[in-house]
Amino acid sequence: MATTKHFRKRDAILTYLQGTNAHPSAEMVYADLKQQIPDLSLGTVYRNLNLFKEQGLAITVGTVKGVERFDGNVNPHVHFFCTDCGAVLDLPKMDVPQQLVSTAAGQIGGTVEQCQMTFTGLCRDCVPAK
Amino acid sequence: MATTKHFRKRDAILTYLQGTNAHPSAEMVYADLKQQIPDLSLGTVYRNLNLFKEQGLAITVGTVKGVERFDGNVNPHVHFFCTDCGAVLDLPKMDVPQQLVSTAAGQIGGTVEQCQMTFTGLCRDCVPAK
DNA sequence: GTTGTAAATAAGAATCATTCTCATTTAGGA
DNA sequence: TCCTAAATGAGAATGATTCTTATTTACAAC
Repeated sequence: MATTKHFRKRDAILTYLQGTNAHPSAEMVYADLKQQIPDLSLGTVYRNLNLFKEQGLAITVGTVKGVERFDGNVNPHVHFFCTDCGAVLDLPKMDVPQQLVSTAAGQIGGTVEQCQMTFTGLCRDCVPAK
Repeated sequence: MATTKHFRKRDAILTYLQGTNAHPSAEMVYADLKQQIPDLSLGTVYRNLNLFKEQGLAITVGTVKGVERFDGNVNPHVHFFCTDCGAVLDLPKMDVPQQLVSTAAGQIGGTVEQCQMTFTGLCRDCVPAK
């Protein structure tokens, strides 16, 4: 039995992150979880999100308006950033061509650990009405 | 008043950005240009880099260690971030599949303005010696 | 040349996301 | 119960970026 107690905030943060597709910022995670866990601290959210990154349980998908966004889905996939509302969406039907990864590694001559593909623009809700 | 535009720091910043492939941060631009233009101010560098972004003359390629990196090459191309030394490299031999851009736009239902493809890992110089 | 003025800038203050410090709490074993 | 290492809360510190304001510049009209 590794971890089971109520007070394990780390588990709550990971569960939350894995259960959302909102690609939240640390502040978003904090604001939502704070309602269930009133004595949660923002520092704990940051600390654990960074820990998850080190452990390979989470990634950062980039920054939107200066704020870093996290993702509990560590499989390579494609993202869309809305520059207006700040939404980060998955593009699940698009694959990152795996061949590109090995090509990249060859060109760099180093190690390639992650591949991100990101589109930027206006989402459906933010496009000016016609 | 015969001489003109000694004082055009904006031009110097743009020329610098277009003449480097280092994908510099604002601080890097400032540090380098400061040697030729001693009275350059860091605020001016930030202000103009953001202006170039609005004008489509530059893009940000992402953040490395919390610092935003700029690129005067606005054509879609692929980047590699070294998580150790912080270098940002071009992968010029790799193309961003244009078909993916239209596929993305269709899935999003909005407008797609930019496409970034980024690899992360250790560059040749930062890979531990064998 | 002088004046007017709008854009560009320098300098430094302000902002704000993120990290750090440290005292306290907790879990779980001895 | 006692001990120890990990986890946390609270708030201070850091640092990149933005903002404010007074000054400077270019340029046009006079």
